[in-house]
Amino acid sequence: MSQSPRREHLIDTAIALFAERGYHGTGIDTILAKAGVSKKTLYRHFRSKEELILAALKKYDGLFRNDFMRQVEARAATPRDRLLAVYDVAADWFAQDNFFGCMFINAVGEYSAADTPIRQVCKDFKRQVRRYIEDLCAELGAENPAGLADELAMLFEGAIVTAQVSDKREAAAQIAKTAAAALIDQATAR
Amino acid sequence: MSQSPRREHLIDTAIALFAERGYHGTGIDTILAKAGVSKKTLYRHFRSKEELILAALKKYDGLFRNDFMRQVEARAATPRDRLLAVYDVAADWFAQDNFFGCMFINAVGEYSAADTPIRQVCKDFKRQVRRYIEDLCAELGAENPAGLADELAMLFEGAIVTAQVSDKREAAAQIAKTAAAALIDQATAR
DNA sequence: GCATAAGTAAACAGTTCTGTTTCCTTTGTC
DNA sequence: GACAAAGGAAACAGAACTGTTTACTTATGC
Repeated sequence: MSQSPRREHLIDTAIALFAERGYHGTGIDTILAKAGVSKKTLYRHFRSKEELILAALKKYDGLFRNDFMRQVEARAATPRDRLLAVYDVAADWFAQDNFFGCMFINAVGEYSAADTPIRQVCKDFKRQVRRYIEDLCAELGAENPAGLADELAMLFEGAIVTAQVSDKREAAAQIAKTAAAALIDQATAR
Repeated sequence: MSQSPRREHLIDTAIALFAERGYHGTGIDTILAKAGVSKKTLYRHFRSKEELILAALKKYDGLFRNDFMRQVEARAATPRDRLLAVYDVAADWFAQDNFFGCMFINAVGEYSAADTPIRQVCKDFKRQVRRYIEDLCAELGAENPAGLADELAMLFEGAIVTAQVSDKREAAAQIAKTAAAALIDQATAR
């Protein structure tokens, strides 16, 4: 019942290459060479490059969010501490040498046409991340969980982009964390 | 002494197309067709596509920052009001139908190799934007202007990305403005 | 007005890209 | 062990890409 192992390996390879070189910047042949898989196999599992991109984004969506939430929950127990831990986990992410920004942000940068499947997956990912933050804000007992979540999610996006473009990546996560703490305090003051 | 008008027109056309379709996604021929310029002319003014990309980013850097600062200063007079006006000007920007996110963020998404000319231009742009915000924070008399500027600039980046990926673009600027007001208040409380 | 620079249009070269097809080999299953 | 599905390697097609070249035309400056 599990997916074909070659198919998964192809997707994993595609994720790594798309993240590093972009989507238009990564050719099918490059993926095949790195994966050690023949072109025939690729086109048995995917109808087109775009389908592979979609499969890569969808798989990464699940992997990333699951891993991220796991780490947040392992680091802190209370809602407030977990909201702050989000930025500590982000700091670890930014510090990885294979950090090239957010795959979904990078994807919408290359595919601007509205309502395409690729943009939909990106939008869903961002919505789910924001939703996770909102749930924590609700547990926290914030007066306006949705409003606080909007702000904290926006800081998260800003931290990703800042880490991607600047050289001091650690600083980006710390700045976001400091700002987040201030916003959380303000939103929970009675 | 002014630059060749054809050269400028070529750059302007390239800016529009790179913003909408991305850098790898925009072919030389597409730019030439839209600009109504022959290939020979392009290669007289630019040695390669990458040089055209660099020229486009550098020109847009100047145009955007000049226009942005002008609008902020036209909207508000005090440092505090101007810091908040940044997000109102951003709201107008997001509302344009030719808004496709930030050209520089999109560029670093496609060109990940460190210390390349393209990334350098993007980094410089972001540094200058942050610097403008820091100057306003200093005028404001914030206790830690650099720290506040880091946070406000990060909210700005987050708003851009959120407006780019989500459908409700106006909301993105408003969220950032609300958060910015809270951070400014906290940074100026004595 | 004449030389020079700059422009167009189009062919061309060479590469790279997505996707297909052919031929042969491996692998797994009954 | 036979047979069917899957995979590998490589050629191939057709398009798109960057960049060059040729032949001819238009401006422009002295």
